[in-house]
Amino acid sequence: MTAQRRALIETIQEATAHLDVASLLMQAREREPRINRATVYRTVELLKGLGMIDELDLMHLNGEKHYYEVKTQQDHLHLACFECGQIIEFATPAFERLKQEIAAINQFAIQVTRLEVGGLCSSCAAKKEKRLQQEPKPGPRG
Amino acid sequence: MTAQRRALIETIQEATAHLDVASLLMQAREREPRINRATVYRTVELLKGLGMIDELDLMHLNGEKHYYEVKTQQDHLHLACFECGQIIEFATPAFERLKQEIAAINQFAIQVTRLEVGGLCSSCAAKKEKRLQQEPKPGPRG
DNA sequence: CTCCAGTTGCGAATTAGTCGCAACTATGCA
DNA sequence: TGCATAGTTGCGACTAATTCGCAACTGGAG
Repeated sequence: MTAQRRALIETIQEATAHLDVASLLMQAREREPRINRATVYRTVELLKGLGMIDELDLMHLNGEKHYYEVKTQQDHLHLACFECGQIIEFATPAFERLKQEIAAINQFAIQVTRLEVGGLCSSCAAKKEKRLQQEPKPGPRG
Repeated sequence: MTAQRRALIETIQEATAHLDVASLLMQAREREPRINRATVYRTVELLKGLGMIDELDLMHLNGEKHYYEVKTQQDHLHLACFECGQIIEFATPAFERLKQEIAAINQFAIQVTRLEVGGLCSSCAAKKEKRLQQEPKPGPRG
């Protein structure tokens, strides 16, 4: 257990938002300045393998980077709004049941699951609805 | 509708495996040699927006690339075996119900969903089981 | 046949992630 | 308390995936 790993683990655990490698590096450097980008990649890979963190894509709303969060007892899924970029987390027993069904029917030993949903959050859907009512004819020419 | 787009759409529709951009480009070039890599990226982005294809990561088993497949009526999920790399597709009404629950509870207008599961397929899990029985002491030195 | 909005090819730029290797350090042990 | 060393790190160059600007091209409407 090195100072670098400690700093990275603490940073992920105490993070309030989903962190990509770049922000994880910046924030971890506030605790321990001697951290290199490569170490972040290696540590994140390690923690994934140990099942301590989960990797997310968040529907690639902001480029191709990956995000990391501590793995909790109950898996949750991520709803990403294509309009405002908001990320909503959501957990439900139905998801746990689905996982059990997947494992049972396919005889598959599940280690990680990643369920991401893209669409419009309620307020963005409402805004879009309103816009359509106001301009009923977007038509062939804008 | 250009020749390039036609070739790309046909290639995806008739594909038997999940295609990444590189293989999509190669296969589409057999129909229409004048296709550029950038066009593949742009077309894939277009088709995603139109809801004609889905984008997959397949748990990044083979690097960071993305895979594409035609969107079918019923969403299916992908099981990726970390050991042998096999991809299993699976659809179940439980997934459709889960999606409805997600949409209802969060008032979220779902446009795409991506459920990927990583773990061990039945045969790889069996092999691993066997290996553990034969070498009960992997111990500190391999 | 002409026109032009939209599409494409090209090649360079950007971004995310990986690698090899020498230097360093946490930890177990004398 | 110091030594040995397995494992970790920093560095910087590298690879792979993707994006971009712009000039040339083209499908299809008129």
